Amino acid sequence: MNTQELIAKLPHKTIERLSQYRRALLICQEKGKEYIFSHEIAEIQHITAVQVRRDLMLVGYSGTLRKGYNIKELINLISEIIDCPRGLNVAIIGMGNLGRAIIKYLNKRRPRLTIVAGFDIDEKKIGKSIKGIPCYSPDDMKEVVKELDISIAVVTVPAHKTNETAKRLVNAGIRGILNFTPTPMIVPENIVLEEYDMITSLEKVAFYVKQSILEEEAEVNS
Amino acid sequence: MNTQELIAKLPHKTIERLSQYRRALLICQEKGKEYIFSHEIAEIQHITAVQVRRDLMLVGYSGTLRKGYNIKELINLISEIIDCPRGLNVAIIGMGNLGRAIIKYLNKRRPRLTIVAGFDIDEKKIGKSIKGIPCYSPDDMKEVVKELDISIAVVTVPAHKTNETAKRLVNAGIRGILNFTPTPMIVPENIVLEEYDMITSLEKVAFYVKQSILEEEAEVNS
DNA sequence: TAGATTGTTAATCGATTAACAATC
DNA sequence: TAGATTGTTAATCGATTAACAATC
Repeated sequence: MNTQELIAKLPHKTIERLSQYRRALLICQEKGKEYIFSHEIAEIQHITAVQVRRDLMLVGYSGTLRKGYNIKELINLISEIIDCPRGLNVAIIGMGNLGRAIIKYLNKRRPRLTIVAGFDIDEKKIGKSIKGIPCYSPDDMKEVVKELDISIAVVTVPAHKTNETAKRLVNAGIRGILNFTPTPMIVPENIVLEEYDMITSLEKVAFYVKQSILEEEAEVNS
Repeated sequence: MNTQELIAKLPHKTIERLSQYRRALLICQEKGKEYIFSHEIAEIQHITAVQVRRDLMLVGYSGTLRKGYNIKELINLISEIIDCPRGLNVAIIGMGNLGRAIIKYLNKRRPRLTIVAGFDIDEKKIGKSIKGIPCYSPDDMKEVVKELDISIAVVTVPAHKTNETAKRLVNAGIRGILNFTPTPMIVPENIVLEEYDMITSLEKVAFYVKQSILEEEAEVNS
């Protein structure tokens, strides 16, 4: 089995964790660390050392007994797996607070993912540069996407505009979408779609907080 | 088995979906719809009808054959499961773009989750009201949390401040944290913690986009 | 009635963890 | 050497899906 076949078979969860490992490793590297043990990575990520080792086994990386994993090598390997060698260009759809937060958040951090354009219906924003990113009208989406070779869109428009935006993006030839709106998107199945829903996350926290309050009350009463 | 025991046993994924079902149902209700079929809910959420029915089975709700589920009843039941009857108060830690986006995003939508305070180290923000939310100094966190009965914190501070913030929050007696920073948090295990990491999500999309590009190229070559 | 739908069990799939051999 | 660590298989756990009975 060649490398690409191996990569194609990686579990979804392993992909997520590889991205997280890399970030942790980059921080360790900055601190001048050269080697890291599986249990150290595990501790940072709140998972078990076995899981780290299993993930690394799946990507075919071997550590050194008693020394652990070479941080630099591992970063390079993960980058080879996750990143596109040429890099990929990203557009932000909706340049409100959230869109701007994402630009700020992301821009220096990921050399292989470059935000090259923003889109907004606000006439005051169109034609200007916001946090260093040129802002275009959604009417020009098809041309801009082609021109700037954009393959990923991060959508932060208001909820009721979600599927109108989806249609435009698909029509413009985008390949992957990260949807921050609370409305689930409808796209053809060849489009990579990730729903990223903060309301659900917050409600989940609220639910478990409620449970912990109830448990506490039950204990007091017993 | 009483209701509370039943609720405590719900799978994590079911909790997430219940939150999503409720949002979809609220929209349907606004449109004047009274009943909904499992396959309709499924379509909105990109899941199967069986899964919807199974989730509803787990929460003990029965629909009507050939009519489907009563939207209003179902919304009420989900709310009973997820929400705290008294509601819960939320604080935003870090009033930058992301913090403000979350305030705007959330504030009217969730009657049982109320953002009552923001915290920021910026002297210019402290003492002012931002998007209707009063902003405090992190130094006053303990008092404010107690005073305003805040049980959940949404953290949007810079990455290197994550664990300093975590310590303050735990010390202030917060019960649940939604962490938007890319650094995994360290908290005692009685604290409800949800990591919400946009870089991982974006890198995941990028990975699968890369895979779809590679597949396409392989097809062309064959 | 036939067809559409709900409700539920059993089977399958995917992810995590336990157990342990290998070895520096 | 003993102990710590990696690497891997098998077992377990949790979530989804297939199959189908019930019924309007």
